[in-house]
Amino acid sequence: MQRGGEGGPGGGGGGAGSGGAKKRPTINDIARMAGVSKKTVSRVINDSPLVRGETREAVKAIIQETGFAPDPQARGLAFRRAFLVGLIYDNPNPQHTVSHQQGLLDALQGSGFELVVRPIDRTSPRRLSDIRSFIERQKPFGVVLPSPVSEDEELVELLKELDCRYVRIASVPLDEDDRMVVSHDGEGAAQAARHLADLGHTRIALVSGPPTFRSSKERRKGFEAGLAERGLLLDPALVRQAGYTYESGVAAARDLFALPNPPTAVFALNDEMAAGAYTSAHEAGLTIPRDISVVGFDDAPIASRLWPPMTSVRLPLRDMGRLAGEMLAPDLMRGRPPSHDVQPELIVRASTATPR
Amino acid sequence: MQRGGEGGPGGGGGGAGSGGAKKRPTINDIARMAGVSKKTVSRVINDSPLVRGETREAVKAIIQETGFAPDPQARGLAFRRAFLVGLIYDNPNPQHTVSHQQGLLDALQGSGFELVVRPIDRTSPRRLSDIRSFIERQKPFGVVLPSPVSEDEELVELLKELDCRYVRIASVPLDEDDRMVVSHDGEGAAQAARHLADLGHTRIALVSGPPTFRSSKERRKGFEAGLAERGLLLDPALVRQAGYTYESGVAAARDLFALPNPPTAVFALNDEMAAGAYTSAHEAGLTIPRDISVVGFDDAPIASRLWPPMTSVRLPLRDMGRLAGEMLAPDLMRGRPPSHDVQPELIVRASTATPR
DNA sequence: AACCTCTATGATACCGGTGTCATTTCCACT
DNA sequence: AGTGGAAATGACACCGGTATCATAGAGGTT
Repeated sequence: MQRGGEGGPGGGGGGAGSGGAKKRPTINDIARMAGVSKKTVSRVINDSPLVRGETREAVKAIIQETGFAPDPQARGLAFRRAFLVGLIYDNPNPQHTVSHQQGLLDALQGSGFELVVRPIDRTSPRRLSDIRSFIERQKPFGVVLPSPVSEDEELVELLKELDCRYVRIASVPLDEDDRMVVSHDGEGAAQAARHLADLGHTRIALVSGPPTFRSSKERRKGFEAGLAERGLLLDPALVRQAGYTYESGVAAARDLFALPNPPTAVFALNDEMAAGAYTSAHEAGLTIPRDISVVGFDDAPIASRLWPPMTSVRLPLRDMGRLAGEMLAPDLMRGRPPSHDVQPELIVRASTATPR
Repeated sequence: MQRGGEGGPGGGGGGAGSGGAKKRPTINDIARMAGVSKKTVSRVINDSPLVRGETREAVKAIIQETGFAPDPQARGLAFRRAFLVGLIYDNPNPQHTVSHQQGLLDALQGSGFELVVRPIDRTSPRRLSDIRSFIERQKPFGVVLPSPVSEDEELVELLKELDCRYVRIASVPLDEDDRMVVSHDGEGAAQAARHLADLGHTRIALVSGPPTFRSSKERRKGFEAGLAERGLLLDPALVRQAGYTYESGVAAARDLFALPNPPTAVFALNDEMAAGAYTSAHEAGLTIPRDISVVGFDDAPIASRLWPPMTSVRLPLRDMGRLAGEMLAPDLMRGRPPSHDVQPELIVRASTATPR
């Protein structure tokens, strides 16, 4: 399989039979068959109004018949824009990426755009030059930024400079920017707070996320607001800073459960940390929900697989991805501007109960 | 933001400042600056040996200086191959997709290739025409097929016909095909069998996967082989067919635990179903591992988050993705042909113990 | 010196589309 | 019938690279 000559992708595939493979028609073939110029075919492809109805139908018929589809590379070259949409993510929680990606693909389905995925490391200074080179070279039609990338103002600034369309997915409206999908995590956290308060809990602990994440700040703020609605105040002694990871959740909860006057309920700002609280509860010999109620956030698959099944705040991640995709191409979504907001929902399962 | 004229991607991005945006240099600029023809620059880009060392260095210096990078679209158009690699997956287990994707991205890192993701539905007859149109239009350099897509012979046949390079990821060598990453799931299952047998279990149940999946067949076969090594036979009365899902695992295990003479250990062919067994054990009042030992397969994150932490067979999913990516571009991997095989490894945690 | 071969380079066509602008066609109105 | 203006169409350059093939030099042979 060694190639002698110059580089490039070159070479053939895995199979053998390079039989009578009739080549795909190009725009020139269509033009010839329709008896018009290639430019007219181009107009038909691009839905230009400057084509007589009759001509349009004739060309369309031939396109249909031959199964012609324009070459995205050639089109992209001429347009100076690729028929690609980028998903730029940094992955504290793979579950989010999967779901967002799935939703985004739902939206792109049949649109002729392909999804290219670009993980970045938010702590690396190289991320900016990486993305710059990606955008400049590939010229994607647009990109989607789930949190926490959506909060990276330097990156957003870069995208503006590069004149690259983007949609941000975040827990709270950011800036005066209009292209966003907002999940209002604060409201979800407030639901969790009200739920626990209504069950009669007063000593409620909080396992917080990294302070640099907007989602963490927002969830915490919403949680405090929810408690306030019920006349409760978050006790600083019952707050632990963690890092959105399982291990950090284990450590934080372990610490809380060892308190002389331990909490009767714990709200963890994501399911990973809540799962950590389950582990610490087991280690400490506490039974959920008899001795300690636990609420998570995200309603990831693990929430329903733990025992007892965990109460958690559900985020419609897939919908969020889909909405982001739809917002990228508003011109295609004739008329109705897609909604910008989604609402979290508390899923009550068996990990929460009245305190003893 | 409404555009009046013809269609296409067009339009600008979100930002304002379209200031002194100096355009990226093209191959023509480089040629002019270096005082050579564009073809010579092209030769340098593609590492052609037909360039005098002196000329090469001069051109390279200018490329370095200007930060020139060739346009993938133009290059792709001329090569009739896109600088894209496809990941075609069908997703019984999102965890696999994430990990494979990550590994594949590891391999593609810095190669100039972008990863485009294409989910398909293995039960849909449209999948073939979908993929055909994807390949014909985008002309990806190659594609990676994780299982169960890798077992879709119709699809593989199509790829051969389209002369599209591919690498399959599967649990067992398929056909006489040479471009594969093989994980030898059977050996992993055998390790699980030996582990349980060595603990003293004899009434060992099996929660099997969908019979159409090679991985399921392979794991089961390996498990039986492992038992045989220890002089044990799989009791057909202790085998339940399930569907690789959590719910099906719950149902299968519930059934097993209700048996008059229930098993003392369960091996589930993936972690999702094993998590289901945990749930059924809880429902039945059985304590793991005292009353029942449980072993899963995949070592997904959930394995270590369940209580007690679950013994499971680990698959190096990320490595598999990386290897697949490296195998796609053997020309770039000067010399050393990448290895085709990876080995599963049993991770022993706290869900397995000597039977009472 | 003439001839040959091999290496290095460039001129030009081409990949498959779109943009620009000139030209033709159509139709309403004098 | 003649005319003006808008609608419809096409010729041709161009997007930014690569392939082909011709050609200029370098070095060796007779």
